Amino acid sequence: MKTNALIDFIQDKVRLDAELIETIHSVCHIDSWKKGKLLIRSGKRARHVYLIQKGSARTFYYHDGKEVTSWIYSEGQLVTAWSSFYTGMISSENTELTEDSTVVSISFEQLQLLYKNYPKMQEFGRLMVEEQLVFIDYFYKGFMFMTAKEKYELLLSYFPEVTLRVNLGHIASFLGISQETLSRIRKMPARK
Amino acid sequence: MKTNALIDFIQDKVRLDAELIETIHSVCHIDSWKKGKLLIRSGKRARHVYLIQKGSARTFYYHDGKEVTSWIYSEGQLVTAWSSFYTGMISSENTELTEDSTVVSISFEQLQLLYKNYPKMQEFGRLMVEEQLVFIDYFYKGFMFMTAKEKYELLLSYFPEVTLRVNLGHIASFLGISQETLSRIRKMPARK
DNA sequence: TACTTTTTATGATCTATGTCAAAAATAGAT
DNA sequence: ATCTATTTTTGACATAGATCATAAAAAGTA
Repeated sequence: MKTNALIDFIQDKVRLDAELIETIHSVCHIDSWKKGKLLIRSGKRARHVYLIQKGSARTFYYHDGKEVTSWIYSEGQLVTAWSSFYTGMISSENTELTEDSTVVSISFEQLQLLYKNYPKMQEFGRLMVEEQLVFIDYFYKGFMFMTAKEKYELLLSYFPEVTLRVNLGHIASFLGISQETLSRIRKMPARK
Repeated sequence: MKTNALIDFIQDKVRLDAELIETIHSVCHIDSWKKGKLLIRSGKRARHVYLIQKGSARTFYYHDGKEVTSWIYSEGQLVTAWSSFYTGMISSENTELTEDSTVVSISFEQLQLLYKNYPKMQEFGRLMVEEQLVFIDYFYKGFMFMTAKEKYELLLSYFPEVTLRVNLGHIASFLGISQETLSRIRKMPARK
């Protein structure tokens, strides 16, 4: 039976039969790209969602002329400019690979077809977004009252490797702190 | 044909036939409660989702012994302690009415049954969460780099009446700023 | 109307983190 | 290996907003 990281990801939430697996297979693509590859550009619609099979990525936008990382992603996670993907409006974010990576992609249209034709996929769609919401909510809510150091440690606990592999500046802007402050935090003795 | 605010809310996303409307009707309740009524208590599971037909509500938790408002809700919006509702884990948040209110409620179990038996409802469930995600993402992302005043003005532009009706302290903690700072902001000349 | 409680305002500090500038370290390229 | 560009570190200084303390105002209550 055929498989790939995306199918594993879906099966983590709902059970798929052989026919549906075959169908998903036929509508998604696997590609390898170099670090720095822009999967989605701001000003365009996000027409695909990507699952990172190997490597890492980030979404970012510009604020006062400076890049701000809005989220980081690693192996086994779905990436796209979500608000554009869901609403169909143009994206205010860019999505970029932060390492040489292998990703599985599926288009918005194909995903909608799967939702329409397979109740299991509709259910998967709901469960996936529910999970995203809970996670995002947890993170941002935490960030609200944490010191720079606490935020950094929260991130480290959730994305230990990526946090260390990705540029300091990207991580700093994701945490909403300056590069200099993060550099100083890293020099401090760990754990308060 | 029977109707209520919850059914209107659902029909805003998907078309319902008469039989499904009747079914939804039979599984939800309409109640009126006084200001201060706790719909969900932290430490318990959030077993219902509520639609505010009239009035307003907020979710809050405790941080360093102080109440922190995590979100405010007004007429036409769904309220619950979402992460508990979705995951089934106990809630870290309380949900409280901030004015005398009328709310429509439906239980988690009934909602799951609707999802299971009606593809339209499964689709509604997905679309509703997608919308929530986009909105929350927009807000928190904005908050990250805004000054206290900018955050307050963003909130005002989205929830003009509630922001003024609800306690200053609730609003301040929602914005992640101190009560004193918000009081000072309100005294400043508007719009930068 | 008087009394109590809750909410909002104001003044005086204090501090974490931002900003600017420049050096040091690291990674890439030829 | 050498040169160049990028990333990270370090220092000096500035500031938004926190905290603490108290007063004023508003809302409930009898």
